[in-house]
Amino acid sequence: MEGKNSLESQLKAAGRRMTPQRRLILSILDETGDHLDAEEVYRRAKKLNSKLNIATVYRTLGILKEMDLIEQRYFARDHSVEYYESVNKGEHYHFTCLGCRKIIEVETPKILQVQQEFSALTGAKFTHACVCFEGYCSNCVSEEENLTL
Amino acid sequence: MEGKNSLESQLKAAGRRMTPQRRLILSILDETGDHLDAEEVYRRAKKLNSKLNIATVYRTLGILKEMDLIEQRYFARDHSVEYYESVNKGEHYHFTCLGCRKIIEVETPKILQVQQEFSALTGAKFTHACVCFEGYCSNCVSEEENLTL
DNA sequence: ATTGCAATTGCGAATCATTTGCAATAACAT
DNA sequence: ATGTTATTGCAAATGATTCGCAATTGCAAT
Repeated sequence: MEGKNSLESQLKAAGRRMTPQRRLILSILDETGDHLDAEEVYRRAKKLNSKLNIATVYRTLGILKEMDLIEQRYFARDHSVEYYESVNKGEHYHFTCLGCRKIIEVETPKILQVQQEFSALTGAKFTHACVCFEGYCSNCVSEEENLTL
Repeated sequence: MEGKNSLESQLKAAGRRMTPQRRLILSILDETGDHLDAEEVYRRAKKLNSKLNIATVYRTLGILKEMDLIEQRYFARDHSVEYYESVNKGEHYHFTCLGCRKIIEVETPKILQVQQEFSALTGAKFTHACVCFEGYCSNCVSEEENLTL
């Protein structure tokens, strides 16, 4: 478990600087358990630094993404729901209930298996898999049936 | 295999009308083997009807999506590459090579298995899975290694 | 065939998220 | 302490998508 020192040196290694703005944005991403989009990161950060500009948030998120410190994830099929999360959360996928909007984490080794099989077969190398599921959770299935019948 | 009659009646059943513009857009979607985004549909359709407006394309695509006649798919992780395809293409996923931009179709039953397992476990019902892979194809792996080393 | 009404179109303007240019500021290697 | 250069804040630009509205047109009923 490495602290901000390592992050700062990672930034420097990439020819970048550590600034109060970046520290602030990073602390928000680190400490939240929620799923934040750029706007929400901005909203929260602005409370602590009212001068902060949203362009800085976008730029910072872009840099972190480029450095593979965060990932951009999507929940919904139409990708209308988007957020950033720290990469060290581990492999997991999301099921979004169209009824109650609840998000359920899906754990499975099968996605990785697909990648391994495909790699073995074709020699390709995966850098990323984007997976999101939609449907109705057990609570909402019955309601949805009422609607569609 | 049903022709435009069935489509037209589907439209009518939804309280909608068949128009030359819609017929045009539909024929483009039906006949192409390519992956088209809204802009490209517009570009092609405009050649045949120069009066056509892009708002009409967006509206038509929206209606077709709503009627589950087409699906919006995404290729790239950042969802920058998007296209529409007819739903009756069957289950398949895409691997995008970041080197040469080639798109390779990935066939696997495992994604469906994940859904079945999750359904069995939680009682949820899936309506959709959005899956896209990124990486380097066998031809590009070596080049990419040169870059990152 | 004609008519009437509601759905649809084309147009331009509005919107929304994201990006960019630039001058001022600030980080950090020396 | 200083100079170089990355970064910031701001405002304006962008690009994709949506919207309001008046004119048009599909189509069901006559």
